[in-house]
Amino acid sequence: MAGQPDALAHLAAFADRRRDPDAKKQAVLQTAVQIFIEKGYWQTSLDDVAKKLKITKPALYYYFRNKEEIYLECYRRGIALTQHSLDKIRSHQGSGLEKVAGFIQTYTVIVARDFGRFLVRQDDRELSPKAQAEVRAEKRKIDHCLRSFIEQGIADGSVRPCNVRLVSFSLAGAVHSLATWFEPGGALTAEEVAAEFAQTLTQGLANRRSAKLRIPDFEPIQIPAKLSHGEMRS
Amino acid sequence: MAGQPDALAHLAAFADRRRDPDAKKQAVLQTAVQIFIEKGYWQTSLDDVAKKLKITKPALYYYFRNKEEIYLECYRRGIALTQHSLDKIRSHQGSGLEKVAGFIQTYTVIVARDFGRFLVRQDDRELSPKAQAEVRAEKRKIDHCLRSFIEQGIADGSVRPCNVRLVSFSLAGAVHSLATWFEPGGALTAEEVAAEFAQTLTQGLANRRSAKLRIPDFEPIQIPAKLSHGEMRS
Amino acid sequence: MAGQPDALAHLAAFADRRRDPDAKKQAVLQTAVQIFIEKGYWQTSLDDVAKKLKITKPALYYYFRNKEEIYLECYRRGIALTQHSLDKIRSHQGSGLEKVAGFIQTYTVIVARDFGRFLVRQDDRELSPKAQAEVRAEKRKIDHCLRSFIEQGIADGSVRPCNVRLVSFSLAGAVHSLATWFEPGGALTAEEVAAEFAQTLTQGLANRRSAKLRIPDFEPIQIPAKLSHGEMRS
Amino acid sequence: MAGQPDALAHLAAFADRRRDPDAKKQAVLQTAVQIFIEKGYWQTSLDDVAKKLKITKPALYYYFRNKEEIYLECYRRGIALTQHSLDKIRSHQGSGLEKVAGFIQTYTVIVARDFGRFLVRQDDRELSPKAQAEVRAEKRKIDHCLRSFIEQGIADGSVRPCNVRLVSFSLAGAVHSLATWFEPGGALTAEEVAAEFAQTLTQGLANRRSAKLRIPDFEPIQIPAKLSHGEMRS
DNA sequence: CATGAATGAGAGTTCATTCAT
DNA sequence: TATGAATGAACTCTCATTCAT
Repeated sequence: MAGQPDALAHLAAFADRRRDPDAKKQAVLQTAVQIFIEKGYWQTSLDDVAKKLKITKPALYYYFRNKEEIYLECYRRGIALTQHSLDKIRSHQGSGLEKVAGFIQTYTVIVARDFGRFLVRQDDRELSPKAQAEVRAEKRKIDHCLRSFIEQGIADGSVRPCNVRLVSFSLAGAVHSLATWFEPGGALTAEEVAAEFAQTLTQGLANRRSAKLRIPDFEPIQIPAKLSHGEMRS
Repeated sequence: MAGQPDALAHLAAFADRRRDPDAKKQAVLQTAVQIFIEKGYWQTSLDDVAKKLKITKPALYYYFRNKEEIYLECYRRGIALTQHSLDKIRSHQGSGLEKVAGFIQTYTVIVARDFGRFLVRQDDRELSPKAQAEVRAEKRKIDHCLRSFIEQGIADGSVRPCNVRLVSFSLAGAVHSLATWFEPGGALTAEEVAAEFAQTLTQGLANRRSAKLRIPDFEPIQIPAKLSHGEMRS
Repeated sequence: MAGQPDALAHLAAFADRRRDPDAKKQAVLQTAVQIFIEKGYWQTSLDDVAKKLKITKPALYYYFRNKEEIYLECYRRGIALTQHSLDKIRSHQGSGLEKVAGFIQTYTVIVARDFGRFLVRQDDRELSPKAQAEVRAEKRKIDHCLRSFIEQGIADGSVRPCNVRLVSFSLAGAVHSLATWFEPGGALTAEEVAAEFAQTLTQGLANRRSAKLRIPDFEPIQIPAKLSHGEMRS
Repeated sequence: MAGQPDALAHLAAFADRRRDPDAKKQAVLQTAVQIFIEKGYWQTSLDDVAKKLKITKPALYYYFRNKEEIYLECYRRGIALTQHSLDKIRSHQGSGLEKVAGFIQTYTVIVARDFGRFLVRQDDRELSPKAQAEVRAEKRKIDHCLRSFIEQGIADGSVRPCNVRLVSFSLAGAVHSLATWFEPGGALTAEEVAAEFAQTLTQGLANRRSAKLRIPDFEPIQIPAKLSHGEMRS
């Protein structure tokens, strides 16, 4: 339901002087990521971000060391969101195939939303080597997670034997392509697309004997309020 | 075999004053696209390109009107390459599934190479509206082509009934993700990866009865020497 | 007396960080117009202007959108100056001939000074079409004003019947030529030249019976401190 | 009648390889001066000139050392044209007032044409000091010539006593203003305007007793075919 | 004679970033 | 805390000018 957090709500964060600084950081990120998605990171100037927030450019420097840190923080939020969801699926009791389906569904929803979209569209080449290393490690974790689901599926017979690495890659790639394509506010909601994706992509994966797949309902993801520098869920 | 054209060969194009100007244009594009891939378009300055070619920056303006035209021309080359290959597959006699497999294989090889990679990684949002329109029309053609293969497959029974739009999207997405991931000079050649991709991705698509798929051998793509303004194969 | 505002006074405007921004805008214009007059607009680089103000080039962009806006603003100032003076003469009670004389005198002084000089020497072809339209409309107003004075003079018998359009044109042309010729700091002050111009040019215009013309004393023009975008006296 | 030399005629000069080089120089100047007038010297690139002549940029360097020399040569042509006409008037037998009228008429026609217009509109500040000196000396001669006519008029009683310097300046200024204003191909021909100017401007100058002025008919000026480097009529 | 190709110098402009307040 | 002002570094692009052919 909640879906995209309201941009206006974020502007409000800057309305009062005294106010939760974390909320303001949030607001900056939320605004930034939307412009990044709309125009691309390099074509977005800090002035663009500041103007939309109705603050001044130097004010941004109070919350972030520089432009790259905003970029990185958006990236981190995207990753954290994903990790969050994966935790739920990991702990779910069910067949490997179910978990794979859950992964696809959850991940799709994330990728259709702001931070996930940014995560997937914006290349991590553009980060500094240090930041890149950090981010890639996290991305790899996500990939490994999906692979483990597939492997579990092969082990428990719900998934047809296959080249795990390649399949994992293909599934993720299919979902990623959504980031370019999906337009929020279009005919289908993110959840609807996600459900269809989960169905379709797992079809080819399922072992013949398996009946129609029941995808467990992983509730929608909440954006964690805080995520201070350096710290990151793993 | 040939694979990536040798960068040094292109440097040579500028060795003599008087020489095939098309070769020089080629050389600029080839060099530019490599740097674009390496560092991203926005982080690449024309000085970077010029320096690598051992010419001066304004010399580039002798061959291209501006930076965006270089960008666009790289894009066009990527698209033309793809269209080229699709033509071969379209005219191939075989089941829909075979064509899909052919598409995946061919497209994968292209996406693992310079211009294809650029095409897939660089967002077309960044082009001017006019250029964007041109490019998107071509991209849509490619997508439609893949869909028609799938539909043919469903019609001839080689492909399991499915949501064509979604499947087409997923297949393309899977291949695209390769652009980020594939490192030329790595353990696997582009062709090897392509073959594996074609096998794996079509597995889930094939109708049960179908025996192991025989993927026809579509010979490697040649980069067409010239590709003058405006002209483009469709 | 005051006459040309002191360039050094303007440099002072940038001495302090925090200071009347309008004063700084003023200072930029004053400095720019002087260099424009000295070397011509096209041979003047923004670096020239900045250097003379002892600031850096991009600082100029804090006050003006681009070079043309500086140009245009100088133009506007020249026009506003003229309009200002004309208002006084329009409201003056006296014969048409007296008003013509007043026009010549006042206009001459303006044309001998910075902004007026710039206005007259620099071609408005060089402005963007939009700016050109704006500026030409104002110029036409000035021309019409002079014509109305002449017509009044003919009506009240102080001016000999003549081709109004041509005479108006010639008078203005005569004054304009001063912009090229007059060197501030030369033997004659602008006011002296102006008085002589007013006498000489009206001599041929006066009806025979009229005794020696008494030119009313229109006090020297003050440069209005502010002249914000878009606003302009008419 | 002849009026503006035909631009197409000049293009023809470059049609054949072997051909009068002076004719080609002519053609360059004629074309250049037209573009200069249309867009201004600084906004005109040598490419513009070359393109209009359907030759290449470096070819211009065969005929002229650099851009400034083209500029200067246009200037020289304008001056030579004027000098040419003045010679005729100087040798004319008649009152001073008649000569003044003749000056105005002749000069007006010149100023309404290409080279004269350029001469008057384009500032000589833009020339190198050396060229400036040359040109200004010539301009001064023209001014002196007009003054001598006025003085002769005062001496022979045809002109009312006046401040010669100022009147001479005003007359010239009035004519100059035409350069900005006159549009060839408009309602009035240059000759018509010239006649009217001569009438109007001398009216105020004439002594009362003088009857309607008869302006002698100085035939239209021919553009001298050749005018090689450095040489100039005085 | 003329051209295609290339260059060097410089222009205007943008923008992340930093002070001083 | 937040801002107005300013900067430095970079970038794209233009253009007069010059070779080599």
